[in-house]
Amino acid sequence: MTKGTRQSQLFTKTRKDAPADEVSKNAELLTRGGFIHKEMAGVYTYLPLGLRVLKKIENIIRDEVNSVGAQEVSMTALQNPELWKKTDRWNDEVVDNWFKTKLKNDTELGLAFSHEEPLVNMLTNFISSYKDLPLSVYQFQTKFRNELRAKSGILRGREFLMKDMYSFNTTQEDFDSFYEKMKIVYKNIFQKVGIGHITYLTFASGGIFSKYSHEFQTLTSAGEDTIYVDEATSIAVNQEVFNDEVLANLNLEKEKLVEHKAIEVGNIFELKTKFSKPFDLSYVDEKGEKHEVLMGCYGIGVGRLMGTVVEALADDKGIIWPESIAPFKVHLLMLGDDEEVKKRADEVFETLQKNNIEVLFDDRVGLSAGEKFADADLLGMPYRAVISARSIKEDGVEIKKRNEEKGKVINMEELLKLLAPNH
RNA sequence: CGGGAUGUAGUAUACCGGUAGUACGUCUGUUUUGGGAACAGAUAGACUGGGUUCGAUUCCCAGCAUCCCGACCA
Repeated sequence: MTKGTRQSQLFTKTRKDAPADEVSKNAELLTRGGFIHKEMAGVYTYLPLGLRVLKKIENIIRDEVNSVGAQEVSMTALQNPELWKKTDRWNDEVVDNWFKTKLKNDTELGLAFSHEEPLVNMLTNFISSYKDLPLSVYQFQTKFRNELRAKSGILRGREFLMKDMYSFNTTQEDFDSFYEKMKIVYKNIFQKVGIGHITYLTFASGGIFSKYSHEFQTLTSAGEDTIYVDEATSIAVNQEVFNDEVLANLNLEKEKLVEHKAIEVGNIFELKTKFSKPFDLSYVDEKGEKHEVLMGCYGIGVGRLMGTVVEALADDKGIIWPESIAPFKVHLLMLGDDEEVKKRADEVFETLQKNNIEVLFDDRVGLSAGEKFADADLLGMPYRAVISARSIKEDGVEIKKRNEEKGKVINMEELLKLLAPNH
């Protein structure tokens, strides 16, 4: 990613008014700031600023899942129905949110809503021995879901970027231990993205093979789910499985649980042999005996995660990005456009870039100070640095955190120290 | 998919069976410059199709789009 961008060169613009057809906070702020553009209901383009955020979240996830040895691929969005027929998931009665399309010769195709079938089918080419396992594979891929009702801006779209990952193990013990590792990986991801303090491992209905699935739910009023949080243990229970039996099972006391609205930012669950069986994904062990591979699945909606951060952390002036995923670390504002201010601001812009500090430079001329401040608040970079006649008089740069009321003037050396990467 | 609502400029709105006005925004220029500045000029609009009518943005029907509630979310 480029280190510095001049705002005068950025083709997107901020807007004072939210579009009439957006109600959710994330869509309103992201649209006003020029992070996203709505193509149609539930379908959004990511603009330069928004894409930087998305890529940063992607990289945080990538680093974390790489740490458990997962290997990245990029599978196709176009899907072969034959594979999905093997699991009966081409059936509209079973899966009702396919986007189905056709080749010119009328051959049916699907636009992927998930990737279990093609991945498992592909891996039968590569897995045959216990020596080939364990394995975990992931990708960042656009998913298409023909939702009956898209809503809440980028929290629930018809086309969205998802990190989906699948694990392959020989024994239940191996699977269990990997699954536990993934819980920690997920915890780390949400921590790094900046919502760890309001994100809870949540027990939810387990589907077919395990008693529970595990969701990662982030507290926000924009959430679609209701969860019951136990602060002491930092775990939660989804309303869908909230009953006495489950609570007893999890050793939770009903009186201590607090009800919250939350949004599901990730989920992990066990698949056992649901997909390995129909595709005959198997391996032979040391004795030459054949077994089906045990699978697990791990998802994170990347765009949804971005929207969740906006929902959870914004204030009435705009977005507040955590440093880890902010498009730029600092928003440098040039107030006034006399030669001295221009020269000084340019110097600071260059110096920050040379020191590997990501900077958005508001070098636009003719705007009032108020407009620039308002834009800086809306766009939500973690730091705001101001160059003006006033700061020059005090021989420094005025620096302020997005969430602070008042800034202070510091010299260049202190500024570089404050903004140094990995600090 | 069930229910509800709304479609006039980017936003908010006004009037009207005789082809639309205001404000904000946006753009250009000038003057400004520490919390969305002033002046001047400019820009831009009736969702689509059908019907009724001499004439429809206005009335009727259909479609489409968007939002909200619910269901769904493998």
